[in-house]
Amino acid sequence: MEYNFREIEQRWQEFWRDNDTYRIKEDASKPKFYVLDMFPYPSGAGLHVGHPLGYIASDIYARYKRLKGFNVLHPMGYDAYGLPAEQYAIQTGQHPAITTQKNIERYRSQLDKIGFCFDWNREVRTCDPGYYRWTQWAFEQMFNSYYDNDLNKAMPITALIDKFEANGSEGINVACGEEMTFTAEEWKKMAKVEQEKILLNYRIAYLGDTMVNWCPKLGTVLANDEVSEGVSIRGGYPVEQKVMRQWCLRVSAYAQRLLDGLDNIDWSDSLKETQRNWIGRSEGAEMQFKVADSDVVFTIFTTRADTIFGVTFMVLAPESEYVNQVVTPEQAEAVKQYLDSIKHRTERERIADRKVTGVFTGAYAINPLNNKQIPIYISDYVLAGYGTGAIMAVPAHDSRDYAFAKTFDLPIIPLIEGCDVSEESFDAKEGKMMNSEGNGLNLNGLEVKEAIAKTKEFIKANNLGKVKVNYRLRDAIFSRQRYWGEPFPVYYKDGMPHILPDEKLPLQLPEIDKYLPTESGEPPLGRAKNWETAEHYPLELCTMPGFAGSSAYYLRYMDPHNPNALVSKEANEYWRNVDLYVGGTEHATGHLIYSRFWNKFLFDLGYVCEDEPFKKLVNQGMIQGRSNFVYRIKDTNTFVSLNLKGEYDTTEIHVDVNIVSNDRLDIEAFRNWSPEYKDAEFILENGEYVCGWAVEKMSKSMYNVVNPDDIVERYGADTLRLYEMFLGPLEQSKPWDTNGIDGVHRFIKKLWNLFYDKESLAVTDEEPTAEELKALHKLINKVGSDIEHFSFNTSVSAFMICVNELTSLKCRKKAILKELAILLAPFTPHLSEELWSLLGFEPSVCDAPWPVYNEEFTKESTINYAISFNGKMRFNMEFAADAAREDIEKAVLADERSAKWIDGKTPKKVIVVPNKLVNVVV
RNA sequence: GCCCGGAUGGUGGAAUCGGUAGACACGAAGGACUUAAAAUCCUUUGGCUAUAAUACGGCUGUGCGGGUUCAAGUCCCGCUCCGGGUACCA
Repeated sequence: MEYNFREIEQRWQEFWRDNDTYRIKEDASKPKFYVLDMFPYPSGAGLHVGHPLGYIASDIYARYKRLKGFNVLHPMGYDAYGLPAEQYAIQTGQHPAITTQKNIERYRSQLDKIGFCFDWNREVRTCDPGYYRWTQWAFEQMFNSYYDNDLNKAMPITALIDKFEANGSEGINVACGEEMTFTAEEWKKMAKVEQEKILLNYRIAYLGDTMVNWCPKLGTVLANDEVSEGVSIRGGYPVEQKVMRQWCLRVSAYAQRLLDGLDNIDWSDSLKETQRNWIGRSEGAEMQFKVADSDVVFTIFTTRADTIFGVTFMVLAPESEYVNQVVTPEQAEAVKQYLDSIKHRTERERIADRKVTGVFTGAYAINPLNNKQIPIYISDYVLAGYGTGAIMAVPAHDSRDYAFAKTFDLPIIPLIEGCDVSEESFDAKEGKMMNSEGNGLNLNGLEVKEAIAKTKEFIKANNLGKVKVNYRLRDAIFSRQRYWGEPFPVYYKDGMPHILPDEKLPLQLPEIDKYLPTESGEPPLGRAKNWETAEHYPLELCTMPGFAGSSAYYLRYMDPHNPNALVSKEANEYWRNVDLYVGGTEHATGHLIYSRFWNKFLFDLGYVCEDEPFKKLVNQGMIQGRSNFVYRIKDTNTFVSLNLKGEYDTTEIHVDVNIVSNDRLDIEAFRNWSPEYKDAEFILENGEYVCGWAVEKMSKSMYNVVNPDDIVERYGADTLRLYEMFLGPLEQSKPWDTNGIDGVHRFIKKLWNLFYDKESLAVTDEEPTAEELKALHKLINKVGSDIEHFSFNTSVSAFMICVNELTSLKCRKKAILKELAILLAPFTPHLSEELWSLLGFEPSVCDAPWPVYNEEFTKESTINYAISFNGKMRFNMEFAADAAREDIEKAVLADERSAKWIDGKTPKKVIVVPNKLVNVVV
């Protein structure tokens, strides 16, 4: 019988669906295991062959764990809100909900064809009101909370109000926007609106005026992780800096916990490192500088307190609040001109031409350690958003300050013995200090590290400043001036935001006529009719960003239909957190930070029982495209084969990889591909047209997109699954190359032929031989440990080796084949089900017990030793597995082949590596 | 610039602790079966090279240059190139 994958796969997919094989319930009698994939954004292009890579890997793992006796939660859903659907809506007027629904259906049918064990009963969609009700709920919780730095956790805002009532701002240590001081009396006397305004300064979800990334082309603000190199990640449009009033999440309050948490989770080092850099902890000091002839005192942040004697100027960020306080009348005009000139530069321009620019304020600061007056400048190389927006410049030991000093001809004072600052600054934190003495502090002769510590002590003791830890991590901007996202459950009364009462939730996304901003520049929701409460208070016009819906979806899968809570306590305590999360690294500084923050916040309030959401994380590599080229001779319609093109003047043209096989062009298909090539002529080599190739991003415009549906159609889902794993290590990026898929397909056919001899099932009940058991148990051992280590490519090889051995042993024994079917079940579930039932077992193989490895069967009686002389391998010898070391040594030296290599000398040493080799040192 | 990865045949990739480099595949070449093709099976396949023949022969070989070691793809030092992240973060 032929291996008919179409019939087999369809039949078992129906069986699984009809029997709810993958429906999972909480079951206290079994250990739980939660395997999660990063849910996809359902884009219009559908899945290409790269998308399922991670899903296949996690599916293998999930199925393996199930076979090992775990109750495995393996859900899937859709990250359904997002810009592309909305951009499409703007162009076509098509409601994003409709396109999204269509795309989801397409995704679903593509996913179904691959045979995943998802529990679709638990599907979530972020755009579903039953789902985003809980996104809105979480926002409400954040609005009603503040972060207590002493307790190191989020607390209800009512606890803060109690403190204000009792002692005002006295003695509070909480995360906030700006430091505020008021007494209990003052607090009580304030109008309600006044109090609300103050509370906004402390809420974890707060409305704040912050410098944002404004993207005029998209008409929205973007979070830091949505911007790269001055352009938006989606669309690549320029982004400018602008102060706007926006919803923000106080992620920064969690900076230290997000950092510390990394030590207790099993993620790759590189990913942890990326998050550490993104959080960007830096220990330093804040110091106060007085402005000469003025009452103004300003604060700077530095990690190099030791370089205080090398300060030759100060720099303020252009947006710094100090600017207006210090500028002298003489310099006012120059400063104004400078500020105007940089306002019009986009972020991108600023980065592109990294020119040193700046202007003198006319004012001088006084160095508290030597009383010297130093000029104060304004420059855009100092950022308003980091530290205090003001720095002390030490040109000798900071390259940016150095560039500025050279441009504005300011003095450079070296502070480290032996350093040469004539050409560039000396930035390293090493060496002995010099030129560093004044006002009771002497750092000369100290190592840099000692000097930093000593200076910190000194400024603390003398009230010149304080030790301070800064983080690069900013609060997340949470508003988007867009339509296709979760509406905020917020209305405004007297200009202050309030949360809608519970019975009004979820606040559903309204219909609008056009998906564009209003005439007056309001976000699209400004077009919605009656977008207000019953009392005619206006509702928030912004919607939430993409990461809102994806931050807690893994919790919803635990209890997806619960109308009363994001997740019930029981469900949460059973599933706890994700044991294995599989997804790409591109979310390192976005989703994976926000999710951790969101989870920690819910943990603080007692809604979830684990502090970290994802215990182990595996990053699958990107599947790149492998493009093919044909070479057209200029100004003709003649194409020349790759190795002959040197003789002609040619243009390289992308050709659809689906009409190329093994880099040989299907000429007929090419002529039909486009009318332009209908009459194409070819110059062939050896009767074939050979295409060139290159590795590029998989994209339509490169004609290198391979659709998994086509592969399934041609080879079957099991072959696709196996081949995706066989392609290389999971974590590694690699190009998709359909050449080679025949190898795995052949393997499956070989396996099939162990069951079928021509037309009849040829399985026997004979007892397996030692040799057969050995082949099987080697495989059990290998596949088990490979799956545990996510080394799926080598397990596929192991299967091939085993089946080759069994084929040459002509082994058709049920006892062996049964176990083989189970071992293969995670990889080729359809085939395994089929084989399992062919052997006469009841379905489903999904619930069979994973075979137990027995070492006895794989033990060798003799072991082949490599014999080497001075490390050079020369010949092999067989020894009994339990041969004594001395006997092996003696036998090697006595062997006639050794004489040649020993060459009459006395061996200095003989090294015996058990079970491997013997090395004789002559 | 900084941080993190990586480099192994014509190709994808194996090599758990430093211990016979190239497993397993693809491709290629040759052969069997076939009227033919497809499918299937068998042999060879890193490079150079020896011998009249036989071969279980020799040399060389994991980006480059050094080093440690009885032994290095693997460890150390210095480079080159490629990929990813990040970027005036004081």
